[in-house]
Amino acid sequence: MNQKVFALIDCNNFFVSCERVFNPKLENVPVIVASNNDGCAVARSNEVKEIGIKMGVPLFKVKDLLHKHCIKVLSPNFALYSDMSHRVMEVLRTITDKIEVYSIDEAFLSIESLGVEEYEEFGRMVKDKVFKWTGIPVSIGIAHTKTLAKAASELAKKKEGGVVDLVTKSVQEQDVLLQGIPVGDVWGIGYRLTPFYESRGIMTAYDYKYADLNLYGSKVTVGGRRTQLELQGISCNQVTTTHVSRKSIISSRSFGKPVYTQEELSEAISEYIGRAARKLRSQNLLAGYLTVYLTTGRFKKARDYYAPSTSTALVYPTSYTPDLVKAGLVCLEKIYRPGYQYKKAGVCFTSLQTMESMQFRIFDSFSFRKRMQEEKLMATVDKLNKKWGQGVLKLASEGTNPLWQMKQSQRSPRYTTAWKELLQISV
DNA sequence: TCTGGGGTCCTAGGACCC
DNA sequence: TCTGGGGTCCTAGGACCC
Repeated sequence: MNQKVFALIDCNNFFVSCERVFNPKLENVPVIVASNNDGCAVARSNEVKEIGIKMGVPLFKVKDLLHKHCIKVLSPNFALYSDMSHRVMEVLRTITDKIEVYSIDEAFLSIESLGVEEYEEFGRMVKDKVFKWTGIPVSIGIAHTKTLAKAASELAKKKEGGVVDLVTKSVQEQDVLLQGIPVGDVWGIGYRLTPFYESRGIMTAYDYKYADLNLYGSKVTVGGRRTQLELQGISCNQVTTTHVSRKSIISSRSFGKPVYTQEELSEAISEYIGRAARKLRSQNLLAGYLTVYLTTGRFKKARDYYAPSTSTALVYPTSYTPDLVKAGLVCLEKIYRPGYQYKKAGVCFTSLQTMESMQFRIFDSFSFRKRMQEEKLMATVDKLNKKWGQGVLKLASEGTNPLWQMKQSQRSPRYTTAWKELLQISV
């Protein structure tokens, strides 16, 4: 039987690389792309990694380093990253259609049927093509399982050439490499379980590969077992090329400043529902279930911490913003308590279904006609907003220019998705 | 003072039924 | 009022990913 071969293509410092494509001044200088509200570092250039600033670190904690090393901090520009991601994936599709887009900056290719003889050379070919066509540098790991391909791509980031092939390596050679990977860097082993394993002497991917997991009872889930098998070269995860429809749509934001009143929270919830409902409609989906949640922030003392949530089933599955907002505000009413400093709120749609599979519970012509009208109205609103800019048309409940809106002081232009922000070159 | 946002999957435990 | 075992369904919460 033909053994499987996976290639993981992983964009290097993706958000930073996207910014650099359009702003060469950012080359060779330390660059951070921050999270929303300019809160944490979510992407770092190699220069920043060398300085020792970790992924996800809150920027206020490294203020001195930012200053000392003249680190350029950018607010995130997701419209740009998402568009660049599509371009990278399109290049990969010219190589094979057996591709699984795993995240905004990663894709698995299933390549055993491509007739590749030299995997490392193949990897370099892919890497060069992506760079030439998009300007984005990538690292590539090639192996018999997804978990090993992930590990290989991690190794590739630090290696000259940016490609690591484990397929042509012996088990002994693989084990040597696995000894160099901390257990917490293994795909599927997160920050919660890392201390648990380390305290039991399992320090590296190699240790985990040969550990007796039966010793740890229910701490080890089926996922943990699969991870071990995959490290041993037994493939448990396939490349899923078919598009699986998503199961939830979330919209949430931290506030630019603490929020106290129900009125402000109502505006925020209304806006988030509006955003999530647009997402629903753009994918031809209806929501059957709605959850609203609030939080004062995880770093509050127990007495000041309050993080309620509540859900409600919609009368019928819908993507009609006014009905969703109505239901959302009822939820908010239930969980709001005065006296807390709210830092974040969010909404989540679940029980998603397609328009086509929608069963009309009420068959009378009135409700059918009403639904058609709602759909038409929403389509018109979406069209106008798309044409004239998001927010031209919105519900009164969303408020105007609210104070709670997040900070985004350093966002770059949306070079590829907004005509007004096209890159300009002076000669 | 200042700590992101959007997802998935798994498990334990409660409610309910026979 | 007390009693057992087995099954399903649902939800909350944990853990993980990027």
